[in-house]
Amino acid sequence: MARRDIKEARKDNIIESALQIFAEKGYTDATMTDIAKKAGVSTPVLYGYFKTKEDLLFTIPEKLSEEPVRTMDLALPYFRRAEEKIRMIVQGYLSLYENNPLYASLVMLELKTNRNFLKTKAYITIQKVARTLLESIREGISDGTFKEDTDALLVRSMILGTIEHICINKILLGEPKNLEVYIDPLVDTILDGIKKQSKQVSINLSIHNLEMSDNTEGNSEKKLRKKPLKTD
Amino acid sequence: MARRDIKEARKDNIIESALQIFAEKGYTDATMTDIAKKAGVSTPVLYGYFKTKEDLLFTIPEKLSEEPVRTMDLALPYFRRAEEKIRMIVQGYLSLYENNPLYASLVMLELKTNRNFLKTKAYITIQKVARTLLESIREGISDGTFKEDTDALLVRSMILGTIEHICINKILLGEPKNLEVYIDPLVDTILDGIKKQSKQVSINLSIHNLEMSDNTEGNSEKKLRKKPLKTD
Amino acid sequence: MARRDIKEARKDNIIESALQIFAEKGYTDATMTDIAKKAGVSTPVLYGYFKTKEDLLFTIPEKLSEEPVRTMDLALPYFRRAEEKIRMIVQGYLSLYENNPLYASLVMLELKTNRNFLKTKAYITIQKVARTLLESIREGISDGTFKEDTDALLVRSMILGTIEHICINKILLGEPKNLEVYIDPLVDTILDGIKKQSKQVSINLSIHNLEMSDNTEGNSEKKLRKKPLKTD
Amino acid sequence: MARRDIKEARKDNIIESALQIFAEKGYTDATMTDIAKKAGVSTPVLYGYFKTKEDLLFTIPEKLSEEPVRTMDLALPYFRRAEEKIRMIVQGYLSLYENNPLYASLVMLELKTNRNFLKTKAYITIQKVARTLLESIREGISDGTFKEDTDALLVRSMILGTIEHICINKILLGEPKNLEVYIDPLVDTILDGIKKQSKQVSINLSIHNLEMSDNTEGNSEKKLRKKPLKTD
DNA sequence: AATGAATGAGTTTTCATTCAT
DNA sequence: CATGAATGAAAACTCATTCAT
Repeated sequence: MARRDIKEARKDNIIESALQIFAEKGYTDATMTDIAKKAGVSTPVLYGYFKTKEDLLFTIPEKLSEEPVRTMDLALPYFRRAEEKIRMIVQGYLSLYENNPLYASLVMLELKTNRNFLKTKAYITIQKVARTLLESIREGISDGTFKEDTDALLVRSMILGTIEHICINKILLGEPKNLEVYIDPLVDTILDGIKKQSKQVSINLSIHNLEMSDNTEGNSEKKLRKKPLKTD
Repeated sequence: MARRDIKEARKDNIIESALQIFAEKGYTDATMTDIAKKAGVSTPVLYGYFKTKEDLLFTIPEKLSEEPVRTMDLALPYFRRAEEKIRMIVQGYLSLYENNPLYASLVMLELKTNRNFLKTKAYITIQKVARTLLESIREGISDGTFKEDTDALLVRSMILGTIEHICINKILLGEPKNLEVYIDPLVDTILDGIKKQSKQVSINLSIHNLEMSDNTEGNSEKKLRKKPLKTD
Repeated sequence: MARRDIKEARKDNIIESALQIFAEKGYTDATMTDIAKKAGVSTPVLYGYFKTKEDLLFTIPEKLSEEPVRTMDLALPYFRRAEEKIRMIVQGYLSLYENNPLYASLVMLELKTNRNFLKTKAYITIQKVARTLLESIREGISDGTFKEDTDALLVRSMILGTIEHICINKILLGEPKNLEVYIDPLVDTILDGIKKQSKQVSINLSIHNLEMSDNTEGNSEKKLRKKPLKTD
Repeated sequence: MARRDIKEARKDNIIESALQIFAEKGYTDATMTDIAKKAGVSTPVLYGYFKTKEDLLFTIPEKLSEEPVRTMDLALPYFRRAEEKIRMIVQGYLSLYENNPLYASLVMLELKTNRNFLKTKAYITIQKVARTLLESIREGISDGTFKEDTDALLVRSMILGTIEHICINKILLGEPKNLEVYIDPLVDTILDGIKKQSKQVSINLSIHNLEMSDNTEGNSEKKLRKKPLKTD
């Protein structure tokens, strides 16, 4: 038992070290020796835990995505409406990347563009969230929240693409500093574009109750105005 | 004249070969010898035209983006309204990537994530379009087309992020087959989310003429429905 | 202990092999593979011990000069008179080069003319002896042994220049066969040129006792006559 | 005739350019293209005049030593006494190196240590002076000026070795600034070491004419004291 | 079980030298 | 004849991966 735990701890340590090195130097420029040094072990030890350098690379998201994905899975049932689910998933992504900048770096710069990553167990895990997102969008269409001619796949691409684009900007250009302020503006804008009655309603409501409807969206956008994407 | 032309032709040939090899194997796995072979020259010839392997890599977008960017620059003044400009730029991107899949591959998989690319002449050229896009969005805000609390940078990230996400899906997963069908759905959805009166108008109209207003947007979405994003 | 010794032994082996190869082919024409082969190891092993080819080159004198310089340092205090010290140093140089023809070759043909060698740890070590030589000459001037208008730096250049010239002749032309026979003639001739009273005394004496004074120097020169510099 | 002259001029131009490049970068690091550029011709032109890079290297001393050697040959008969000849030759060397620092650099750093240089026509030319120097020394021995047990070859090594040592110091360490001030101190010191009666004579003379005799040597040494070899 | 040490395999890059124009 | 262009040959250096201890 202790034996098993020690091994597990050491593996985690290696994974953490690898994450740091990969994020810092990039997969290609990072060496196994770099990682071993950072982990405080000898290089051959790495091969006791991972078949190859690439195997080590792919184990990082497997490990790190496990818990967030599980959390999301557990939380999701508590959200009923499609919009809430979508917002919750966006929040999940952006919080994760915000709180794990090294992991964000790895995902955006190394994994997203790696053909072999697609065959990976980690990819499948991560894909589950993307599938849930897709299903949520489709739910919204089915239940009449979103326009029936909405292209769910396109909408998902919009959501994920925007998240990724903002993240890469943060990583490579340093802007925006904070990711989570984008949760609402992002979701609001996209959903506004596909919601059946949101606008109509808000408009109709707004005639009589402009404050409230404006507040709903205005809040998030005010937050945003304070920290806009300065990157150019 | 012939001398200059021949050199230029050979350089183009090398660039084309490099594009193919880089797109096929990725920058890291591609070797200068691979490229030389494909170009039908000896390896040292490459160094007569390009300082380093990375220089060769970065020359590809410099070369290939020049003409599309110029074209866009020339065409843009003919579009007056912000929405038209934005649509035009999106079309420019998607057509370029559609018609140059290898180039799309290079941009999405190798350049977008390359820190050194940011210091590149080609990056600046490409950035010009992104800046124009941003300005167009801001114009739309200024002239009252878009809601005044729109975050222009976020909207740009949405547009570019979506384009990139779709492109990467096409490259890595083979779906969607066609990029250009997304021009309208993409623009429509995003603009719908930020337009001030579009919906209201369509609502007003829709009361009396629901068909028509629906048709306006519906058309593009019908196109889309025929070729939805199957990727999952 | 054994581990450390083995490493040290292997390093020495590489240094020895490098010395042989460098002396035989010259630094430029020698390849790391040549050296590795001679040492019976693979080429990358060299890089485990030495950062670069030049680093390996410069480590040779560092290693080989250490002991002779230390020996000289230890022996020097036993010599009181400037002349004795000078003679001792000359003997040190010539014996070293005599007994280590490969090292002599390296020093004379590769290191002496290498600008980077001047920034080297080994150079500083070696320089210590040259400085001691200079100090000895100055001592001789101070204590009245040598003429007070003697240019100590010139004298040192004469001593070292002569040693080097003779060594290069031996290396490139094969003559003289033996270096150590030059210790006395060299020192005697130069010191004769700068000694204050030796000659005057000998002159005064020589008027009455020419034989003796001649004998004094004649002895050493007789040694020399038996093995003169045939090189031409 | 003009044709011939033009070719000759171009050859000289190339040689001059090669000298500059070789002196600046060293033989190994210099490229034929460097030289061609400096000479304002295309690289293949070099091969019209010189078989190989090494051939070009060896042609430089052939060209540049020709005139000084001839001059020396012409001047030498005017000097009768061995000492005068020797002094004249030393002066020839030091003046040449003083006035042609690039050539000095080439000789000291590239040629002196090049095994192939020994088989060269230029080497033979240069060697003539060394032989004359040797003969002069022997003359001095024969005519009783120098002690009969003087090792002429050693003395020559002393003279040439000192010259070379001082030159290398100047080239690599920047000191001494001026070479020609060493002509007299060098010759005087060495000859003092081998002259039979030099000291006696100078002493005898000094009794009656101290000024003059002192001046002879003193001047040069005073000069020297003002600009001593600072290099250490 | 862990590691110091070694290496096979490969890559970018350089340059003297030679053609074809 | 001059040259722009090309290349064969090589060489330093790297690193993921594996043994022998």
